[in-house]
Amino acid sequence: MEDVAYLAEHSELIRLERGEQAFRQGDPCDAMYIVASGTVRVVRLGRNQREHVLHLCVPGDSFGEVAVLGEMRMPASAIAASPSVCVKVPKGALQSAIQERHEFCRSLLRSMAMWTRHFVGLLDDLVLQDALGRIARYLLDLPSGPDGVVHLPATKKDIANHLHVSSETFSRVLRNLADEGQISVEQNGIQILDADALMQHES
Amino acid sequence: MEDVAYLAEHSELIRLERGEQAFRQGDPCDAMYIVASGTVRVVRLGRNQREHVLHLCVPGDSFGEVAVLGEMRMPASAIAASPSVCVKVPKGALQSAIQERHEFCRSLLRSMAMWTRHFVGLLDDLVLQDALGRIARYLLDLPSGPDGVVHLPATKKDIANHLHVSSETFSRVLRNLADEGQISVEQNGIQILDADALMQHES
DNA sequence: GCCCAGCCTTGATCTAGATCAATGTCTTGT
DNA sequence: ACAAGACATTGATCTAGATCAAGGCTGGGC
Repeated sequence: MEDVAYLAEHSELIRLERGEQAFRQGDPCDAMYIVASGTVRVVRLGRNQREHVLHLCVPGDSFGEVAVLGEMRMPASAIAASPSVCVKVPKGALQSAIQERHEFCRSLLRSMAMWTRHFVGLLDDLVLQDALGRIARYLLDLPSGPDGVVHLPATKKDIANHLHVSSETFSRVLRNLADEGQISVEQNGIQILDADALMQHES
Repeated sequence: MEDVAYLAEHSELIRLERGEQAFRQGDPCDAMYIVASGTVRVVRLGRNQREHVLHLCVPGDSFGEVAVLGEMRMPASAIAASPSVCVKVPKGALQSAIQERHEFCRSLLRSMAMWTRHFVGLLDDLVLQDALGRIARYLLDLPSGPDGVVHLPATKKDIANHLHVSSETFSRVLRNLADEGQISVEQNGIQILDADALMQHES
């Protein structure tokens, strides 16, 4: 935890308006970021102007660390999906923390392993599951409020893209689930009515 | 490099027959492996008996390290696709190398970042590219012999699965590419005749 | 307030690629 | 050498989900 104090000392807070970019795919990397409030879309763009939302970062999530640790250019762009505040930890501070503090280095190693694990999860979600399965899983994994209402961290469009379904399909699937009484779509989120039934759709 | 010597001292060689498993998905992890010869399929299985080849490991590639570093159960199974020899580095040896040697720890951190990067590549291959694009990219990325002939590291079936296309589609795409004179399918590999044209299919 | 642009929903159509089927061709074990 | 099974190729069909199209809804700027 003294690691955190050290890093905090060398970090700064940045504020992003909706649509503003922390960095662009291909930029040399100069820092990693931690979301303090708001939501940040981490987006990968292919040529032919298609794009894919790799991650929707909510408060507590970090992004850009892979590029810093791997000494590579930014592999994706980071765009605020809503007005956001982030902690910007400069590359130099992170690197010297790694260099100086063996314990910090080890804990990063562990968290990188979890990152890789996470991507493997996304990967076989894409490969082994259909649209309904991915959506059901996503809803179940979302942190839910005390009343069982989950709050969607971004527009349905972005979430659909992240799950690799068109927004039309996303809309239709939610409709069907609602018709079957497994969820109910409220104005500010989604109420999960039958988690067991939702789980049946997975895999 | 003295790190390597230390690890080698605590490692053993194992031999796998075709079809034999180094470990199964869900096993507690006890070691990481490095392929010395042969090919090892790292396979993720979903329920409903579908499976996905996450990685086809050729000599020099390692597998299982993510589980060791993350202190988790094996997230996939490892099955020899051909008779293989692997170096088995026990969990304990790896962990004490990490604990004792800060420099080793840092270099692992860098290589884990590359791993993550690799998976992001797979991910947007799946999402942003069609079957032809993925296959073209795969062929171009394969290490080619001096004569420009690339050797396929496993059966077409396994490669097709890894690229997330059916083996039928894989077959048809190769056929089309051959008909257009961009590749030629030899008995022991594929001759790339027009790399530029192949690149056009990407993204 | 009113307008505009971007979201969301619903319906109709289209298509890449899966699946099914049939046949041919290697391997591998006995 | 032979049989049995896996692998590979090719053609015919099917389908999940994309894309196209058309309104309705909403929130931010003037």
